[in-house]
Amino acid sequence: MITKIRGFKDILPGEVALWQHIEKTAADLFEDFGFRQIRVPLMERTELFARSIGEETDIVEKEMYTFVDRNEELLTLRPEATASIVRAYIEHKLYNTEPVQKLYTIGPMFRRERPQKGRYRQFYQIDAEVFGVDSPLVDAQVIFMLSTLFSRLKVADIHAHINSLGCARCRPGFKQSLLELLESKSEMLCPDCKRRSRANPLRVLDCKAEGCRQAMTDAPSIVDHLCSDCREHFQAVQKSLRDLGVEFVIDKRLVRGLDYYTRTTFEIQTTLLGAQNAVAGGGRYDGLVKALGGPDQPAIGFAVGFDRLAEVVSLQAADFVHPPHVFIAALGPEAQVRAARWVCNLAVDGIRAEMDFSDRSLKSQMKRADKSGAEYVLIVGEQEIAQNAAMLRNMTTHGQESVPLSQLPENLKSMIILR
RNA sequence: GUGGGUGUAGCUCAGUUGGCAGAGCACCGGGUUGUGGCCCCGGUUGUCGAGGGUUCAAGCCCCUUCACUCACCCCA
Repeated sequence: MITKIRGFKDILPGEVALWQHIEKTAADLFEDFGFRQIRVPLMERTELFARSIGEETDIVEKEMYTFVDRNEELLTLRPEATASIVRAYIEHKLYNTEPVQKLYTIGPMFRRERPQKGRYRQFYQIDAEVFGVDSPLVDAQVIFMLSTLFSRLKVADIHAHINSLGCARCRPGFKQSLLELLESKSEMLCPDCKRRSRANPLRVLDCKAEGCRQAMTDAPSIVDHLCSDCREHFQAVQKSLRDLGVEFVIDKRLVRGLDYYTRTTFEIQTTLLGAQNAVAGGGRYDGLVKALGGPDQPAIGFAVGFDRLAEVVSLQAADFVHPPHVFIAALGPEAQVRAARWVCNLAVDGIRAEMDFSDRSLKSQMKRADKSGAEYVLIVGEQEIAQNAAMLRNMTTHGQESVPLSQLPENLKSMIILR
């Protein structure tokens, strides 16, 4: 047997209905907020991700699906969507017609990590980005939109965490004082954090090891080191969130793993997913557009982990099955032929009709009809054909009535549509 | 990449000290002519994850390997 590759998954028909429901809810909501859908390639030049996500990050260093194309170009299956959207924004000069662009996209991403609950090597994200606005009101609006998405999907157990990472002016100073502290306490740190001290010092703040926690008790807080602009910005985000009635907590340990983030970062967490508690995350990335060769435009965006969201939403156990409107039990070759024709006639008018092509006993066809969940069963056999009238049985009321064959399937359509 | 757990029927799982591979559910058929659900009767379903070893004999013991899963790292 040939099986799917590790960390990949099939989304079976029963699940697809749920996925479409989530997709539609998100798309409708985002469109109401003025976002427009963009579709970008699944593959890009490796350089795009290396430059935007950061050469030193785990994603770029060891988690990307990268290969050499026949013309010796290095290509990568996208590990996230933001870089591609920024590339498209620049490449098509979208800022020329309208600098403020609100874009969203939905699709698969690829990261070669060890799979676990809520984490796949091909995973799906709903991604939204706003270009060209640096107002803190937009930060709050984006978080509000995200929290509305969760309430529309009836996901209760979620918490918004926010933080600020400062900007190119104030972050270096903070990083420096943090580095000095890490240097002085380096013997207390776990091996991972000794490594992190170099690669990503902010991460040490988030370590769970006892020694590291102690070493970090008097660590400087990013929020205290923000420059006045960043501090005002962060204050304004909080004020606006309160205005909008969005509950949140300030999480000083919320340090995102991608290099491009500046100022506001946020995450939506849930306790329903085990260790993978983040179901959405994002933040501001004011320097990225320029760094990738575009104009100096600010931007903010987020990604929703679709697989994780689907898992949480499915816990609310909605019923997404679509039973046929009518099941046709056809007995004998002549009835089978007619039934097959009706099924097609009904389908083009949007009425789902199902039949049993094996011409089995009425009893077994009734069993199948029952299992299909169809409300009506149309029974057609030699007798009915001889009498020019089929039996229409209502499976819930158990009532049966005779329907002249000459009026089928038009009659059936009106009867089913009426009820 | 590191560590733990689990692999037996379509699904959920039993399987004793090594001795003919099992149950429930599902599926199929029947319970007097062509009427579903509930009930009753009967039937089908297996590379015991794969490969090797020990043994008269392996689902069970040993080695190797793969997959799934949870956690770490990291992240949506």
